[in-house]
Amino acid sequence: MRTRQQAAEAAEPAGAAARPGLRERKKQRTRDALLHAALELFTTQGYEQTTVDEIAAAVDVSQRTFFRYFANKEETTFAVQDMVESHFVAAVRERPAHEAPLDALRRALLDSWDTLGEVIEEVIPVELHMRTYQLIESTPTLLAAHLRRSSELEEEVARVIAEREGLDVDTDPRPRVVVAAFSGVMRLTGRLWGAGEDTSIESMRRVTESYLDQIGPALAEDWNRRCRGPERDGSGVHAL
Amino acid sequence: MRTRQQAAEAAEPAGAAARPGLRERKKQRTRDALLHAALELFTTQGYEQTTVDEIAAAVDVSQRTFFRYFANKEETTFAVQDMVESHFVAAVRERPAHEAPLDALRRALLDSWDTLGEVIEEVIPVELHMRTYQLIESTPTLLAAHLRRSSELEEEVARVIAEREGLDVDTDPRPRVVVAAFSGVMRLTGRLWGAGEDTSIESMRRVTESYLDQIGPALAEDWNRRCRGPERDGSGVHAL
DNA sequence: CGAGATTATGACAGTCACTGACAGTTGACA
DNA sequence: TGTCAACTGTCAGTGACTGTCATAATCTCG
Repeated sequence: MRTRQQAAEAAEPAGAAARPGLRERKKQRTRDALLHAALELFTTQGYEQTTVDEIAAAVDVSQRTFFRYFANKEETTFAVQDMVESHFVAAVRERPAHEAPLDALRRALLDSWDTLGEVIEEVIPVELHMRTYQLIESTPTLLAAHLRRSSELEEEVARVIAEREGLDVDTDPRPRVVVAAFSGVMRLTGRLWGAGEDTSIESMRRVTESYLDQIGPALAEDWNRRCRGPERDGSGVHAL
Repeated sequence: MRTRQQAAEAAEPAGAAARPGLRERKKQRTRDALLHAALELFTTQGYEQTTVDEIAAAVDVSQRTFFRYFANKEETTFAVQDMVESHFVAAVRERPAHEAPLDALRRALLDSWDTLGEVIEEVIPVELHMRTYQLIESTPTLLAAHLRRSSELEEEVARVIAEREGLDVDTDPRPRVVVAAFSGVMRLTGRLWGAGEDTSIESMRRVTESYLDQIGPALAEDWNRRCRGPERDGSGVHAL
């Protein structure tokens, strides 16, 4: 029930790009319907409280069919997250090589958020995705899954960073270390944002920026004294 | 089948400290037996491949009884991990107030590992615990659970750090940020150690130290320039 | 257009983690 | 020794998955 298959159906005769057959379109429609129904049910009545049977029933397919589209309940929750993540990785890849790694990560993140809305809207309403994110943060099972996925993303990003800098991830620890530190802070902001009231992307951006700014000062020797020294403050951000 | 209840039973008449009744001892014995059997089965045939029925059968109790001792399969896997973590938190609490936060965390970690063996050995053989840790790292479900638990630990540690520094976690982002960065790197080392060959605590210590040493350089502006400062070399543990 | 090859789907059976309810045992304690 | 409370086993039930097989819907090609 979203833009994708509508556009696809409409553009079928015209566009030279893609014109999937009826079968494909039907499948896509079923998948979208399942996804939409699942997220809607999860966010309204809770993840654990929603059974797969319910989701299947809402779309009027058998339970077995649900499992043909999604390996498990969890997977539906992260379908959109997947897109968001590749969007971010792509943004990292596009950063000019001269930027310092931490800086590149930061900018890539903020950049990718500029166009986040459109990416999400391709599949589901942004607002539903935001609710889903909060659901993830507040549901132990989902949070666990999310963290594991994040650690995989970390590895991928570390490789991208290593490539940028012409290093070997297995030889030089720095790519993984920056990414680990960066990700640690990102997860932190994700948690805080999820716990807060304001569910806008704008709010998330503000929280993130201010926390990233704290990496330098936080790692500094002495918190009481004003931080000195250049390398101490990775990327020279002292704010707050 | 370990030291705890043996000691308890033996010391029963003498020690003024504790002399649990028969009932208590029996319970403890059952729990230990279940824990031991579970870990042994998990590490030999795999977590997913081991059913709760098998574990219960190995100890000759009903499945229902297993679930009276452990809320779920997962929980058995983290029983020892729990102790290790509180041991670490305790170590952080004991660090002198004048140490810089990141430094205190690092020292607490290494300190706590000095006595890690004894702590673990109270419940199960260290070697079994090491195998368990590798199992966690290599089993998606368990890894996810582990990461979630770690994030809870993070929050706890952040509060300890905040207290040390006389700050409010909800006002000053720095406690959470250091801990986030630190934890990010720790998780990284955990992963690398788990993937490696050497399963000794010593090896883990080496990997950890060298990676922690890289936080500063990794966050620095420019990786191409030689980073100054001692923390550069990281004791040459670059392999895999 | 129609027959046969593909492929999605439904119906059914089965496993496994987990939970609630109830009854039978067993250690605790007067 | 007998009563009470805590443990435990048995049984039944739910919900997430998985394998299998028959059916029905597309697709392909003559």
